[in-house]
Amino acid sequence: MFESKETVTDATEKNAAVVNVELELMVRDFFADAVKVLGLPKSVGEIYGSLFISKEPLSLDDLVERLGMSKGSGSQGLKMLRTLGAVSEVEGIEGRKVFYEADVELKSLVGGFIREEIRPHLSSAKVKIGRMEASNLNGDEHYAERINKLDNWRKRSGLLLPILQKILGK
Amino acid sequence: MFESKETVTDATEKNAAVVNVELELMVRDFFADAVKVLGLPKSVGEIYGSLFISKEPLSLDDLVERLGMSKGSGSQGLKMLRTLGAVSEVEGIEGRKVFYEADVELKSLVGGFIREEIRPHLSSAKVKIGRMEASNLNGDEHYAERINKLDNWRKRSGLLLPILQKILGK
DNA sequence: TTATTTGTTCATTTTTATTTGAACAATGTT
DNA sequence: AACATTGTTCAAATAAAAATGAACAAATAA
Repeated sequence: MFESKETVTDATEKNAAVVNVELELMVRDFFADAVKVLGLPKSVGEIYGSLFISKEPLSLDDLVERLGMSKGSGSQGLKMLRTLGAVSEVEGIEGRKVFYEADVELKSLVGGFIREEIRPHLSSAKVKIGRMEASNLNGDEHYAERINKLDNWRKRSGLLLPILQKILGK
Repeated sequence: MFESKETVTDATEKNAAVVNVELELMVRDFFADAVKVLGLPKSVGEIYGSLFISKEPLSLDDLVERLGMSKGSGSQGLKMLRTLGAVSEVEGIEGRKVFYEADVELKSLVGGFIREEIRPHLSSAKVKIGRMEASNLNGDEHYAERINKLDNWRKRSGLLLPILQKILGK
């Protein structure tokens, strides 16, 4: 008996691509889970995972078809990934349809996540801590100590980010 | 006109505690928001925030009353915080009611989070990546390269954790 | 023993987050 | 022009996560 988990999708002379469907599925699901840790929707992980493992750039329509998701979700997911700098448009492909590929450098992924998701939180934390200090007008010691601790956490987190990028970035 | 944002709750001779209600609310809300970044429920943040800023240890009943949440939520929230090592029972208080206080050392908070939330994910990632390698039996180059990249990310994240603890831990 | 206090568990309800799909805009094609 | 293709937006539907509250257990007090 002949067993195969592989399929030839594009079998023109020039451009034969053997696709391991099983593997591509595993990778897609891997990212679907992974992004949830970061607080992003599953669909975003599925899209990124598909692009990460794909041998070719994919269009919105390709993704929507493969993932069986609505065009709306696909469009929104790609938008989020573009904002994070996790995917980019591939230049020079005929027609007006846009094709995407995954940015696979951890450096830029981490950078994008820090810029879009972490920094804004640290900024708003700074403002809020300022208000706490203002509220402790009479300088109660216990409160002052706690607010100060909080502010130290914030400062240290801020210092951490560049280091994080350095370690994770290539 | 007499304006005050403060209230004396415990005005016995020995143990007068002036409580800044406004400030305590700010801190509670601060943590309610903050924990969402970590993927924990708001109620957990409210509980931790209350304990973090409180001048005294609080019991489950205290928390449930202040936060206007159900006993069920309070119990579950405290359980999670105990598991993370973010709160601890205060020894030597009369009666069978248990009182809690916040662990305010960033070091142990980060440690608990890494142990409970990060490490398990990295472990399961390792297993999954192993399966991906197994699926790429015929050694397709493109796939091998991507799987390898993924595994590098995993390894680097593992290396990062102790560094993270060192920087954030006092 | 019976009642009270304290706390947990978990099925149900409520809230929040995500996805869908139809309407729309923009651009290219016939 | 009329039509087809591609993609976005957003109100509504759906799915997922969290909170509730009643039932229960354990421990103490009366």
